[in-house]
Amino acid sequence: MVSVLTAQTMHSQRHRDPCGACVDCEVRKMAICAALQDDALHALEAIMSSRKLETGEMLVEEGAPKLKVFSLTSGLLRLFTLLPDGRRQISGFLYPGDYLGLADDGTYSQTAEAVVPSTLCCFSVNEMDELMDQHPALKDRLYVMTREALRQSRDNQLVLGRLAPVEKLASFLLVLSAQAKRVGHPDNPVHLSMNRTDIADYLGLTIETVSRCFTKLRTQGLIHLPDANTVSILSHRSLSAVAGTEFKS
Amino acid sequence: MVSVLTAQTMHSQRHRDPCGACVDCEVRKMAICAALQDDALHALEAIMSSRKLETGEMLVEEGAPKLKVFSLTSGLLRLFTLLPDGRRQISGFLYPGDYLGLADDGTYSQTAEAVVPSTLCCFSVNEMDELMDQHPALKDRLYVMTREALRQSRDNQLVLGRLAPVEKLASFLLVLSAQAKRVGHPDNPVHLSMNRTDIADYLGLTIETVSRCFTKLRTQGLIHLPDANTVSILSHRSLSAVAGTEFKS
DNA sequence: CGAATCTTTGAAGGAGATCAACTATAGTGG
DNA sequence: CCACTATAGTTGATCTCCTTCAAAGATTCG
Repeated sequence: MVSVLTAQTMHSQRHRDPCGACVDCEVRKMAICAALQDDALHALEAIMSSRKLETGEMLVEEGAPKLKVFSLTSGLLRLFTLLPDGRRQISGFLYPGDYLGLADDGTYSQTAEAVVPSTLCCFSVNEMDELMDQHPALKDRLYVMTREALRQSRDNQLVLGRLAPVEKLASFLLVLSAQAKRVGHPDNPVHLSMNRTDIADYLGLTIETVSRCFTKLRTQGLIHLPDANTVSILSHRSLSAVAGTEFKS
Repeated sequence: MVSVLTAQTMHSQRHRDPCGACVDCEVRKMAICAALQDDALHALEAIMSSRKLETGEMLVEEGAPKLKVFSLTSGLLRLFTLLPDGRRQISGFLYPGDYLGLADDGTYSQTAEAVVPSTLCCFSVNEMDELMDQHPALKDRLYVMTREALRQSRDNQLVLGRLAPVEKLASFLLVLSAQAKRVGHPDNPVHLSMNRTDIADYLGLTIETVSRCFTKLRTQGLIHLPDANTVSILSHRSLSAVAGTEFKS
């Protein structure tokens, strides 16, 4: 996807030379740039730079001044908060097309790290603010994405507060599957890019409980696990029943 | 506050006659109308009607088409989602100055009910949308409030996913206290408008556990309970320590 | 191949849920 | 005014499920 880049192992590559034109972008129809007219898109492209992250690399840290905002083009990020004693809550994962900085005013309210090697479009907040003044459609688009993020966060509150462990995992797998489809990946053998610790910290469980829930779903014949990071959904219907909540997919 | 209204026992009163001018409004500086110029404020006032709710009354229901949006002027609302089997997750409470409809596109994503008798400013979505096109400051204000709501929802995810019951309750009481101060109410003897079931469904606990946590905090000398709905915070510092998370108040 | 990391599984313990009873408070009607 | 009822909150006992602690596979990477 980023043909001009040399070695993927280089740290924090950043350059003004955009990684191919926006018109060729794989997430063109989902990201912030969706539903923008050509002039707005070109203006956006003009202030854009690109960036690569490798696994585990931190992009922004909670509390730091918000100087840049990002649009994820490939890979996966986790967004989380840490408690003083080390407990971690992942509030969500960012998929290609998602935007980083929706919730933040002035400072980042959460830390973001790459779960897998990722590529992003990178914007200066000041330039983005200017652009939003010139192109209201851009601001509207961000607002729509923020509302969507809010609904998602509230859905997560339901999952965290009222679902039993197996229900949590079942609903997580269904959301992952729907998400994969949205990005154009296969939605049935779902690939888990994140490890058990990430899943546990997202669902408010321990890794042991997550593992046991996988085993339980497998034993009940609802899923198949060719390997630890691949989940084949054998009965979408039954899995939905376990999740307890019918999700709009 | 609403002098022209007759009996509070009337159901769902609604009338175009605004409940006093916006300039006299108690939440003028916090609600959607904060930071609006006079012309925008008057335009907002022109399309506003008012509404009263009594305890337990439903304002909007999850899934219903979003035709109206609201600004709470007094009272308290709960926002929640129900599971098919009756489990309930309250994602948040709306206090005076808060806006209902931030997260929703087309249909309401959650149900809203009055916890205590409440009064609201009521707007047609269509008229509000028109007004936002004419007054960008209005749209910006809503966007700011949406970002704030998103941060709050993510904070709640941390509470739900990673705090122990006592920690949950302690943090809840601190947030309530800070909220009361913000609205201009006394922040130390905190008055609990909601009952134990509401608190339980907000914190992802049972009412028995909530009650036991109250007792535990009382036994440890951190709070005093003159009656079940009044909490006197004896040691703000210790309570914060129990909450485990330093909240920006 | 061997070290490190990740995942799974087992055993034990504890914390919160459940079930049940009791208390307190408010509202009702005699 | 006072029983009577209904509702809300507290407390106790038990049980279940999740966590914790521990160890054994499995996979990856040098």
